[in-house]
Amino acid sequence: MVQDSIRILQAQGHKATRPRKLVLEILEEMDRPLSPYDIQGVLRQRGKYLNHVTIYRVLDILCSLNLAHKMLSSGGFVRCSLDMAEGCHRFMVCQHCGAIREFADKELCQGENEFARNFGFHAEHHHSELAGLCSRCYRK
Amino acid sequence: MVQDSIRILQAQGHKATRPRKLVLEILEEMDRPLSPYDIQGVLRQRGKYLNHVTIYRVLDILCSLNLAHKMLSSGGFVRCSLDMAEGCHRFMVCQHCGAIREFADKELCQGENEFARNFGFHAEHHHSELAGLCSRCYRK
DNA sequence: GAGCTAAATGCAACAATATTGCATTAGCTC
DNA sequence: GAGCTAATGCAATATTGTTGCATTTAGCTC
Ligand SMILES: [Mn+2]
Ligand SMILES: [Mn+2]
Ligand SMILES: [Zn+2]
Ligand SMILES: [Zn+2]
Repeated sequence: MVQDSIRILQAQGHKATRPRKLVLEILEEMDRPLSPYDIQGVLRQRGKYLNHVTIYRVLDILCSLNLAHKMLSSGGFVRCSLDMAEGCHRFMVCQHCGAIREFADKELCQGENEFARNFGFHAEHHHSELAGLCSRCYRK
Repeated sequence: MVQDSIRILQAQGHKATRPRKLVLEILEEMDRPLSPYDIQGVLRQRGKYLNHVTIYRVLDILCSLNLAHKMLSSGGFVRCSLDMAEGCHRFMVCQHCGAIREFADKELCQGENEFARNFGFHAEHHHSELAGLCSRCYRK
């Protein structure tokens, strides 16, 4: 829910502004990776306006609080669908329909961390995207 | 070695051209993620010139053959330091010095695949980047 | 080595994405 | 509601990525 995210924003000392609510609404509603300009376009269609710089800045904050994530393969942004503090968040990306599914698994993180440790590398967080086919697209 | 990559290119029906050799040389030598424009800049310093479109096209081919990879977090390109067909390639990225270390682990891939399968998702390949500190930077 | 041809390059123009500084506006606290 | 500070909008600019087309060149044939 957008309201929850807004509360988290405020708890961190950020203001509950119109642009922030609008961006959160769009991300929640569209449910696929959107670029800042995509978001601006959707809003424009609805007769609302936000400067793209503002959208970038909103997304920066949302990502810093893990309320949204930047998909690295596409550059688009999605709303986080998991609880914060569930460890690092991973994504399944359907190559056919573009659908995103977020998941988390502590064992995977642990496995990666251990592997890295053997190289003397101390991992702080992970970003992982699986490309493939979602169940619906696979059936074809 | 650059020569090895060139041979692979030719085996796939691509020509061994000057731009391709130059890009491979720079990637090998610099050993950190470089954007196409970075590569152009390094070459320019050495009195050589490549159009940026050419560099993009060379990198496209190298990536399609897994001779290079695009780092998703930074957008830069690195030369692949592993054998092809060793499974999917993962990266440790030092947040302090920017160093990249590539690795592969079949068990991690398998773990991710199984996890995804439980959601009905059929993964084809993975892209994974671990952010943290390399051994050298960690010691400080 | 000269000639041929498909592949690759360079160029120009453009599109998309991202950042900065500064004047103005609007949440929030009191 | 007034005041203060964070946030927004705007303008300008930087960076990154793409397309179509004319020209060049690598690799092949002779
Ligand atoms: Mn998340
Ligand atoms: Mn590799
Ligand atoms: Zn799908
Ligand atoms: Zn380091």
